[in-house]
Amino acid sequence: MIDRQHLAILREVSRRGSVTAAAEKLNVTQSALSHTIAKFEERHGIKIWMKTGRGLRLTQAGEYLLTVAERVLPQMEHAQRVLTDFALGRRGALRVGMECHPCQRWLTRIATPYLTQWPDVDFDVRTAFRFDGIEALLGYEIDLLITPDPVETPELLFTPVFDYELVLMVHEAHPLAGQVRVQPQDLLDEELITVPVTLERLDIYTRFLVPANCRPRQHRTAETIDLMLQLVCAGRGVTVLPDWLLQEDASRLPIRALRLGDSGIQKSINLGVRRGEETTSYIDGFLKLARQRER
Amino acid sequence: MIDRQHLAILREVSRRGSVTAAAEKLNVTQSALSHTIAKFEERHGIKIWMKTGRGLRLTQAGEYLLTVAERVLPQMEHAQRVLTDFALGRRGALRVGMECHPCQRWLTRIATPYLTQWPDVDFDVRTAFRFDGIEALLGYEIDLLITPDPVETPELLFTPVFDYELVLMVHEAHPLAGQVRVQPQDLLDEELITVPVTLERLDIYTRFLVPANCRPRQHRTAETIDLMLQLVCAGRGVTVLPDWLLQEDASRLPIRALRLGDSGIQKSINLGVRRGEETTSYIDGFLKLARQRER
DNA sequence: CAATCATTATGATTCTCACTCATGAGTAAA
DNA sequence: TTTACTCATGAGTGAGAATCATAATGATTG
Repeated sequence: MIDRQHLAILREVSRRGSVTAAAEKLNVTQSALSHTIAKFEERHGIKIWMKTGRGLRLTQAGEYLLTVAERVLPQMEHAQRVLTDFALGRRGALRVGMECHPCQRWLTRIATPYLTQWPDVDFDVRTAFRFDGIEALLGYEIDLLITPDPVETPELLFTPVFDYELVLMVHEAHPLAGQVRVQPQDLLDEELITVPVTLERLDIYTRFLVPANCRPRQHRTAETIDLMLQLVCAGRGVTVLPDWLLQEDASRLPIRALRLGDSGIQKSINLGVRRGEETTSYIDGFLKLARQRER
Repeated sequence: MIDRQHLAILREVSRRGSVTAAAEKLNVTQSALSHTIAKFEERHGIKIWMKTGRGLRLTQAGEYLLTVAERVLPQMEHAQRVLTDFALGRRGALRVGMECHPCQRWLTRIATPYLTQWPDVDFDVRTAFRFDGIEALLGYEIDLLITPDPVETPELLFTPVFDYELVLMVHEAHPLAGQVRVQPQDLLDEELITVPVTLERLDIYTRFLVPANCRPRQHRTAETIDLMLQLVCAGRGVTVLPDWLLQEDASRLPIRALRLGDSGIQKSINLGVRRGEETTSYIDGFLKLARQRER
């Protein structure tokens, strides 16, 4: 079998012009190289080089093998460097899973500096998983999960990055607009707009409506946050979103934010990683950036 | 260092889905593979795979290394096959040296079937050497020499392929045209055209003129046989060429061929190879073809 | 033309490291 | 549970790779 070693010897001998010099470079004795090639020749029934005078001359087979070496060795050496990058955590693929639809813009603000800081890291964002984000993280579909619903397990580690409150968004002309807070009963006659996930994953149900055994008059879904806000602006329903959305681009929209219940629904966005990987430098780098710009 | 072996293991494990199966295919124990990769991981400070359930999952580094394996291993395997071709003599480079200018056309007739018969052999023809053809053969500049002047040595082996006679070519209107043979003195007043080589390598000198201590009135050279014939046709001089040239394309030219001296200059074309290489199959193949079509 | 130098080849010896064996530990299937 | 199958791991062994010493051979030099 042709081995990396044989190719390396051949290339080095060709470069330095002698077995002795090549041996020195490769940190073995001249004898070792001589033996190695002699054995190779014997195994393959072919001459690689011949002694001519005090030097060597490559045979045709040797010349050929040299071209192979010149082509293949650089590939392996590059792989070697990439592997070192992996070892130092400089390189990898950070597949980010998003379970928090409104966080898209926040993520964008993190991603920009991250990409320049870790140029060799593949960065990928996914929002659709086979099951939920936790499963995706456990199943190595993703490497980092952005979620408002952390589930501490022995395998996963979550770190909160910022807190927020879920509020009811209504049009400023809406009957409820004058209130500071709403109760579950207030929604009985409303059309509720949410992102398209199962009801068990909607806090407005699990922590607000269901405990009070209330349901909205109607429930519809919208794909994007923008669409949801537009629908609310058009008076086509009410929705539940993080409070900070109004403090940003939506601040000039004709929308009012109302607290849900007496104390509001308090949440926090968490970043989840597999336990043990939080020290991987390019993952740690992301966590650090996320903690810096909390919102 | 990344070694062929590591890549092979990774690829086989990926193909068969388990270390155990891969080990069987690679003719080692499962333990060996496990140890090998463990050592590799330790050396590089990196995980290649992780145990999950009863199977394995490649890490990112492992996935990367797998792509390297899929790319590099086929190259080495191809090199392996080529090397086998070399060993079996199916492949090589046949660098043919020509010391016989008029043989060009003869060589072409050999080359055509040869190229189809030995598709993997590089075929190259050289006519210019640093010194002479023998030196080129000894110095591995060429692998086969076509020459009318063989020099038997312990290192070289010559086989004659066909005999011919060197004749004087004159225009049919030339004063000598009526004779059957010419003597050295007949050339004293002629312009002699030869190929551009040293006089010692021209039989017309060494075997005809010099022994009789004669010289032509003038001596000029021409690069190609065609040009030499054209010059003779134009009555611009006489030349010395193999007799069979007239039996071919030159047969309808206004040229007469005269014997040189009483018994003529008899020659034969020889193929020379380095002793020991005559059994190399692609060289032997050429010799066989050459002997078949003698002219 | 010796004498010296510089190169590769080769035989004998040493020793490393890759492999095997035996077994443990974890997981999935029965 | 039990069984079956997987990979991991520690200890021991042997093949083969490296070394050392030296021969052989060709170049260089005074």
